[in-house]
Amino acid sequence: MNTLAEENYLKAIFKLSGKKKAAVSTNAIAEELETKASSVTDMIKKLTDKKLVNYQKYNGTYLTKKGHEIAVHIVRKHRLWEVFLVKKLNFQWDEVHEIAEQLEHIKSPKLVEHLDAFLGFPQYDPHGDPIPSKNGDFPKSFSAPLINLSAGNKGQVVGVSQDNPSFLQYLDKLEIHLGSKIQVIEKIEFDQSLEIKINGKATHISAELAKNILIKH
Amino acid sequence: MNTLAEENYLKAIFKLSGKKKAAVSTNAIAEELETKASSVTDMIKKLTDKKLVNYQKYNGTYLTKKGHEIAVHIVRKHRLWEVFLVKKLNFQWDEVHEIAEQLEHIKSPKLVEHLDAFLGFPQYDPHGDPIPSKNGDFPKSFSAPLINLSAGNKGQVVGVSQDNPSFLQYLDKLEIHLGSKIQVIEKIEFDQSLEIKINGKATHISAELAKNILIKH
DNA sequence: TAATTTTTTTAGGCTTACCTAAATTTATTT
DNA sequence: AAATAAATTTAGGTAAGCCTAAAAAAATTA
Repeated sequence: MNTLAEENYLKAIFKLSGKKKAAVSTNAIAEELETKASSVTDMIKKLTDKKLVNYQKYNGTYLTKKGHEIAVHIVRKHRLWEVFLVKKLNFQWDEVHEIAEQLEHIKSPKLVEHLDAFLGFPQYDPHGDPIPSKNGDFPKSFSAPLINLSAGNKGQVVGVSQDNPSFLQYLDKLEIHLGSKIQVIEKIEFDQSLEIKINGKATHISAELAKNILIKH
Repeated sequence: MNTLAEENYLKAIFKLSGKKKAAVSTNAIAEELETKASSVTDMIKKLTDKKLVNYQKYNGTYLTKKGHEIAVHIVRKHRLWEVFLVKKLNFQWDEVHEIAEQLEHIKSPKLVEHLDAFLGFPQYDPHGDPIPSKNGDFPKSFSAPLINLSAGNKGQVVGVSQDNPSFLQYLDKLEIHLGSKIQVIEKIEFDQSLEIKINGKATHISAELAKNILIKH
């Protein structure tokens, strides 16, 4: 069994290495976990001994098959709990991340499966992120950042690529939710910002925001 | 904020000191937490510094008001999660204790209140134990161990005073559940064991078992 | 390529929460 | 009351997971 700290390292490496399973730098892990590089080196050695990561001095870290499985399972738990909090306990989508950070470490395979069934086997969490199955498979999702949409085109919001409260609250203020339909009216060349139409209203949003909104295509 | 270890100590002291808030011995705490007396002395000193317990060398430990509040709140969370697991996720009553031991440490006041509402503000957990309110008040329950019932009298099971799986599974086997009606046919003087009638069938149970079944009166 | 900067690792320490073994206090027997 | 036993505390040590400061390696710049 793994400690809480170990699980958080695996999750961070998973998040940073992306789909390509690229090696992740010590500093990147340290920044993600808000800790020091020296602490990361310590822990990486421990994870290497446990065969959860591959690591060579000065050459970064990536997950082994076993480490990857554990990380995906934690992501699964995190996202299922988020669905529970929003759908069953009526939390807002910007309130659930921190609580799910705690709940994701609860150890009981049976609990996860019962929860999944109770929720009706959801495929996406409240932020539109895909929920891996028990076997670790992610549902396929075809989405792209809003910033990539050309002027004149329409799309439907299927996800967001951040979950910090200020971002999510700003979306709420703009009335942008999962499922919202957005049309790009104009792209401002100067700063890549967008003039969009949402719920019939024209609004202006920054490139930074548009990068973090995912559109079905 | 308190660590997991601290919370478990407070809970153990709460459990051991009973309603009278009696002082608890170092050894009793060690046994409850399956640790060594010297470790207990260490931790008790830390809890004393934090004003969560009162402690004098060689004279036992009892909770302060603050410590008592925290302990009751953990019990509240434990029991609400047990209700959730049984009522919503279809767990059996003998499966939920260990999972609730983990869930009770999740820190989010809002989560507890939403969960309570979602469950319909239950007053008792699946073992018949009272769930304290947000303010720490326990619902009054008038119950006594089955062993105290005299021959000929009837009662209804409203709780059990243990939650270990072998005990609960034995009850299941005997078809004794919350709400079951039991009549005491005969008390065997020799070993205090009981001849009882449950669901129309006569059964013999030990004094040890009868001590741990709570009857409404 | 040499010098400088950045990244990473090593060395040595700290706190938490445990442990064992020994010392001390309290309780129980004789 | 003295001797013994039991309970408790103290002393010193360990592992996990973090830290700072210094050393070493790699990357960048001049």
